[in-house]
Amino acid sequence: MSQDENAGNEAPSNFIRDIVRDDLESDRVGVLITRFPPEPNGYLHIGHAKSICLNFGLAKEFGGHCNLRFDDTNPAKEEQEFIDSIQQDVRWLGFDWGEHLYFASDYFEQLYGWAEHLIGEGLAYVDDLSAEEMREYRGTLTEPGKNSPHRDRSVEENLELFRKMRAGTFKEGEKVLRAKIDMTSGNINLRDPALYRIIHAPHPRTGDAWCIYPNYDFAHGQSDAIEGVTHSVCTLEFADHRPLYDWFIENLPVPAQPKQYEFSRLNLTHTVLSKRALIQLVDEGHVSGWDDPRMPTISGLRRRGYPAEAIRDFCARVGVTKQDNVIEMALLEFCVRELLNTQAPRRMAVLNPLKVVIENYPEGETEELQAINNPGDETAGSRAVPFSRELYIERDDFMEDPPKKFFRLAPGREVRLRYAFFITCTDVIKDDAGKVVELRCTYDPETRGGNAPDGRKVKATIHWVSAEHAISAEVREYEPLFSEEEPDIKGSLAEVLNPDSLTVLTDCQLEPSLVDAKSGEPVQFERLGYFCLDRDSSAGNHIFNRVVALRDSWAKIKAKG
RNA sequence: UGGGGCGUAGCCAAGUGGUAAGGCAACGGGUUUUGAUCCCGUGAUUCGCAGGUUCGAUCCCUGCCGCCCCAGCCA
Repeated sequence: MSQDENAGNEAPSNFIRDIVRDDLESDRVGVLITRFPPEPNGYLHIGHAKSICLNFGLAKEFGGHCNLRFDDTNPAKEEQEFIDSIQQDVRWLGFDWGEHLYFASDYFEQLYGWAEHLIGEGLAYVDDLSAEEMREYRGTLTEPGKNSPHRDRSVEENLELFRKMRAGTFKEGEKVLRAKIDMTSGNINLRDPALYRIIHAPHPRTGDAWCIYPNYDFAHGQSDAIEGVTHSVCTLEFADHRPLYDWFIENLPVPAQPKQYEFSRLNLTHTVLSKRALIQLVDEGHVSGWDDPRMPTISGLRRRGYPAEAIRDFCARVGVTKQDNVIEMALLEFCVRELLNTQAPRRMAVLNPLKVVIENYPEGETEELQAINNPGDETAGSRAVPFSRELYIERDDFMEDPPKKFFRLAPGREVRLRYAFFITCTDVIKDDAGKVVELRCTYDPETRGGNAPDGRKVKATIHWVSAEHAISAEVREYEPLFSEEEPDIKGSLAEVLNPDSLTVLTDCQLEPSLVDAKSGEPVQFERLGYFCLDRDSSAGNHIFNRVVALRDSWAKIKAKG
């Protein structure tokens, strides 16, 4: 492989990578340790993929390692199903955390000890204020908050109350442990943030061992420190939390001093990436589940047929900055096409069949023609495709009264059947309603393989399948879930969803070699797009997902009129 | 009106004192047994705006404008 070929696989640089390199070169950091810290309350999506690629990518590039750590501090929302799916998705994306699988819940005892330490230092207190009262005391964006009446309890009293919280003496919401920082801070996160709350719910991993749980701010940075994370990379909305992150690191006897860095999260046109909206799509039944092929989840993209490599390439191309961004879906689709063009074997499939009878072809006869598996890859070889008197072609490849720029089949016109023969349309058969139901054609036996000995040319090559040999299948075509580039999901989803995001075609005719199709191995249906066997398939019932359509310049010409 | 972050082409994104990389999209043209792929070509007198410093500013200074995030006992 040449250096040029290699170069394309390297992620471009970015400001976080620069920081890491500087820290390593200056010896401020010995070994790079990053982490990907999902909360197991949903499935991973393409936005997480960006973070995964960044964190695992940095670790790999600089010879460090990346931890997979579940931020499982809220048993009210978290489930084992998500813990499992997240691991599967990260692995599928091509990353390996090795021995470094961690859970914030593994640190609960240590975290609890540090909470007592803070109390002992006079830096935390138990508050009796209700959630509503706390909100009132907190002030607003422009007005400072005021101290809770319980802010100055003694260390002894706080310790006793906190221990009772742990012991289960109180009901949910009755007490909360707060940091004692500054109720007048311009940064609302510093206005005595809650550290521990009471939740009487079983935890997926710790069961009923605890009824108080640390919140994100009290768990995250300390977990980083415990694991020796050197660069804690998160998204922009946590920048306001950094002073708090640092405050805990400074005021607790933690074993390391991790640093937090923020980058802007990924946004994609024609879809949503907020966990809330994704959950809503699933719960309200707008999609079939988390892995519906229209979903921007990793599991949805995987089922759709998007290769992990294409997703990684996409993440490398979008860059890492602090600018708000909305990436066009076209870029993701480009990455998929670019990869699949080199990898996907070509096959012929007719999605909207129109019957063609070759009148001068002997009845009952069959012959095999050689079709190339990938014109861009000689090593992909070729395969035999059966040909006979009755065929199916794509309905769109015939027009009875074609416009000037339409090159495909029309009455009296000759076109090439890919890898087969030239045929000429001699007659059009319609039903009572006037719909074309069959074409009568003649073929030129001299053009076997697709070339005319006399050198005559045709302006179009169309795909086909032999009616007798074809296997029928269902094909699901997908369009964006949302009609608008940036859907407004404040209101009801139903109003902004694309009603045509799924089209099911039930009478598709595929060339026989497709009986061996496997899910996870996309093929190109020539002239149409890339398709992948869906897991809903069973023996004798083939169901294909359209991964992405081929670029279609004819559609553009047609649209222009 | 508080705090934080950000403004370079339709969408991303380099460059950060020496005269605007690259990718996607779009649009032309060539090749083609996929109207695919591939190849070639076309974009910013200008870097949110206005001043200032400088021989010279996207880059430094000042002011202004715009967008995003924060008032969960969510993460």
